[in-house]
Amino acid sequence: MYALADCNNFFVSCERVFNPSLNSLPVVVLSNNDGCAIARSNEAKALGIPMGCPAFKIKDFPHGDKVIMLSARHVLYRDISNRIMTLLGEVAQELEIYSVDEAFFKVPNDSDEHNRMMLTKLVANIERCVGVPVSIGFAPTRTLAKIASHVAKKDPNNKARVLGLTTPDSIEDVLRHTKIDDVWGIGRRLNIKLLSRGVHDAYMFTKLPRSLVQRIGNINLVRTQQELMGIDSVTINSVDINHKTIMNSRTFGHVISKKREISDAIIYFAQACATQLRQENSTAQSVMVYVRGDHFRQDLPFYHNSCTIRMPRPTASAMEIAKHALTAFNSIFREGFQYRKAGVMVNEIKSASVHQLDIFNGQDDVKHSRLMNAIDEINKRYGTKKIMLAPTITKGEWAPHQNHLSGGSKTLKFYSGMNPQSTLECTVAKAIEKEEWQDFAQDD
DNA sequence: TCTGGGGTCCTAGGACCC
DNA sequence: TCTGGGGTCCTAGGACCC
Repeated sequence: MYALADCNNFFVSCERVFNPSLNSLPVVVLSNNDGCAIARSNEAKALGIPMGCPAFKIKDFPHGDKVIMLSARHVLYRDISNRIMTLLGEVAQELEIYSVDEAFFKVPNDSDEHNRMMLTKLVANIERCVGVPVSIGFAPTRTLAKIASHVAKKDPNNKARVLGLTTPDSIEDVLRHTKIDDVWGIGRRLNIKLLSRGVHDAYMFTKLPRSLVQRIGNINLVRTQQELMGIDSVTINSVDINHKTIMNSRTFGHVISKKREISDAIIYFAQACATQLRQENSTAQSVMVYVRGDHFRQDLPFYHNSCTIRMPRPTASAMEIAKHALTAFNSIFREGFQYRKAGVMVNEIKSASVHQLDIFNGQDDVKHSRLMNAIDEINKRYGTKKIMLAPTITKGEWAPHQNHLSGGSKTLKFYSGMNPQSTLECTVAKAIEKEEWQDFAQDD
């Protein structure tokens, strides 16, 4: 039997932990760049504001001017998430952290009553210790557990916010009332395809022949159908934190045409990818850079392009990765276009322990590795991003907007002090500049 | 004026091989 | 003139997730 614990309106709930005056008010948390709503309080949902709604359209909803908009602070949310996962881990078997606000775990095939009591206590404990409301559903498969937690969250009469779907009758009843696109694994496209065949709810979907399901979607859709029928068919690789790709990208605060400003951003992204690689004790062998214009601006010519470079050896050095990322960037940058977004992705990621030192470049490797370790140590001791590659020390033109950071308690300031936007003032980069940076900073 | 970021998996089709 | 069949690998693009 699987359970899914799901935090309600997670980012908004986190903001409310530190600012209870937001309780019972319509609140949304905005994406990077203050672009669109990525979390909504129940009050904001009740006003009809959809997920992903652009921030500038919110005021046009009835009572939309009352909505409180907040810039996202992911460092804060990650910290609260860790606390919740720790509490879950204390009682849950085989915890699988699926996302920042969701985790699956196993519950015994005991009586429903026993599980319900145990999970109700867990929900209350998380609310008491962390202050974030959580819903839990349990069922024979993860997909059904997800539906159960969703129903538990929405039902105002379910004060415990715990629901078990364990009997064929209860499962059928809920599936008949579950819209097809509310099923985990069925998105916009598959919803259209299924609706066109007259499939409106999850129960009807379970009745389709398997061959047809395979034709409409792919093997994943077949798995989803089996899950709804109670057959365990999907797995979560949350245990495997070894990423296959690591990406860092941003939409800029406004369009940019200057090459230097975009290359500064590229270096920043490359550096962030390298830091994450080192945190995961892994290396990457290839790096991809992409740039794109603003597809909402009909008045500007649109250009987008990407370039992948296979590096001579696997590395987690910020300087190595930034060097190759700049080469890739130089090959795709075109003068005369306005750019709105850029990013760096590293691929072919392997564990650093299996990485063999290149016989000809061993000395460089050791030098880089020691330098990077020193940087990680200093950043760990004195705060993130205290040491950075030289071009990214000052806040660039490319920095996204973040105009709705809320002030408040001291705790809040402590957290926002960890925000990348406010810690770029340090100037310790000279050491790096002397050591290595000049080798390739001269290109541009 | 203003529309996010970071992932995974699957499939079709091309290139290439024997 | 006639020009196979089967396999692998890679990549781009599509679909999904939070």
